[in-house]
Amino acid sequence: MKTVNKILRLNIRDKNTLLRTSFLSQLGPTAMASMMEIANISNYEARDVLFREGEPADCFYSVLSGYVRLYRLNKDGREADIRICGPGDTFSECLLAAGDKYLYNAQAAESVTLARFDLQRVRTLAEQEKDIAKAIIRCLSDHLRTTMDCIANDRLQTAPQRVAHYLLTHCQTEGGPASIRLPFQKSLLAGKLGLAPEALSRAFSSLRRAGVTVRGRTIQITDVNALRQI
Amino acid sequence: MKTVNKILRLNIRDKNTLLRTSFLSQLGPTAMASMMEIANISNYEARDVLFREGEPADCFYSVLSGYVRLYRLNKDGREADIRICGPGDTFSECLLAAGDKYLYNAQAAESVTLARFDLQRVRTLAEQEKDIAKAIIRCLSDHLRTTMDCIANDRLQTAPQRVAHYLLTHCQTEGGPASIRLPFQKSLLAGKLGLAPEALSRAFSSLRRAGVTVRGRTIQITDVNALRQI
DNA sequence: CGGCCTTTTGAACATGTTCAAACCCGGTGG
DNA sequence: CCACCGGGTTTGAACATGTTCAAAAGGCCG
Repeated sequence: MKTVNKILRLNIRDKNTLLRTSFLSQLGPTAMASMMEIANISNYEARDVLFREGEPADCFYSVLSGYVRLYRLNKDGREADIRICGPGDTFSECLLAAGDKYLYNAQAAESVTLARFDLQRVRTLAEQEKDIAKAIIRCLSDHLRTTMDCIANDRLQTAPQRVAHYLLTHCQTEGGPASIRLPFQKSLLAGKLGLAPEALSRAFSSLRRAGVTVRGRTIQITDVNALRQI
Repeated sequence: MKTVNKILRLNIRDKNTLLRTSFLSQLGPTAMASMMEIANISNYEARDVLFREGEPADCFYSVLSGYVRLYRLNKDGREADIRICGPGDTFSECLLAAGDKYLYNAQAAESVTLARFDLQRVRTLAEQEKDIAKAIIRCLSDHLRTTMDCIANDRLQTAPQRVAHYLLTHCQTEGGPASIRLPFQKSLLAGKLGLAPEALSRAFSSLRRAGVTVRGRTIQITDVNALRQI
């Protein structure tokens, strides 16, 4: 079986996940096939560094499973997360337009499976397939939006508000009670929200009065509408 | 002459400025002509609001002269700048991929001249002219980079460091002494850096020991290399 | 049950915000 | 040319918010 996987370079599960990726899901059948063709699957263990800021860049990535942390360092060595990428997310796609060096560090937050796409080959494909250029535009656009949202949130919201906002955008319920299971460690959520882990913890405890109960990764919300008032 | 301008919809100066815009400068001659064709020039006075978050969106913009402030409000009415756009900058271009509502408020920080492009017409053009799709990708990409840089800077740097960084990226000198003239009010710079005006002021005064002298909009730097150490 | 990593809590500290008052620069009009 | 105004800027003091470091507690997996 290993041989077959190697020849196809994708197993069935990876292939299906890849189809649902924010990038590939937008493509028509031929463009999709071309992209599948050049996809390389790779696995990393928790804490593995995928690449570092400034290293020569040859690929962009889509996450199939697990979470990846994109971060920068200041000159004292302190780290700050720029983005947390989960299943379906694409990163480093902004190198498609120009640039041959990675713009940040990337580290597996847990064990992850990724699809890698050679930048040069995708650039060529984008010339041929209008679909692919469109998908790139769409992807960059979505990414830009969320990044601008992030700046606005960082600058406008306090820690409890950011946490409340996160919870509200991650529970499907419209009103009334809800329950959420965090898909990753709290320390990762803290980084995503631009907080130290201690600050996240304190934010959670300050939300207790708003009906938020935390037990491990499980979070109970008494009343979603009440949380909106924060 | 006014009649001629109206027919052309662009005067010579506007046209030349437009040519140098981050967006149009990348285009080949035919694509450039198509974009020129659909450009609409408009002027705004200081503090005029161009549009508000959530309003129906029909255009994206390029700044020809002056500065535009893009910002969000929190529910208490406090404002936070997301981006400051100057001559050559393009904004709201992320609506090209999808979306029919503006994502933030836009206000003229001083008297400005803008080129407006109808989203729907540009979408159509992008289908036909590969150049335009490429320019969109390039533009989104650059924009995404600077936005991610902004997050990293917000999260990693203190106020004096942000100011030092701004100064260093805006003086052409490699080392030794330099002089900079701010292109806009300090309060605008404060917003751009994610600070209250008072915090900017204090940051400047804390940089005095690093050889930074401020007089009105003019800033003298004794030694650029020394500033890099901050 | 035990051990380890994650999370929480506490206390001291650093950094920015807010509000109010003083100041300064740039333009206006005498 | 100079005095004067007025918005933008600076300064001060009190405050709010997060960070940092250290130690205790908790949850998860064998």
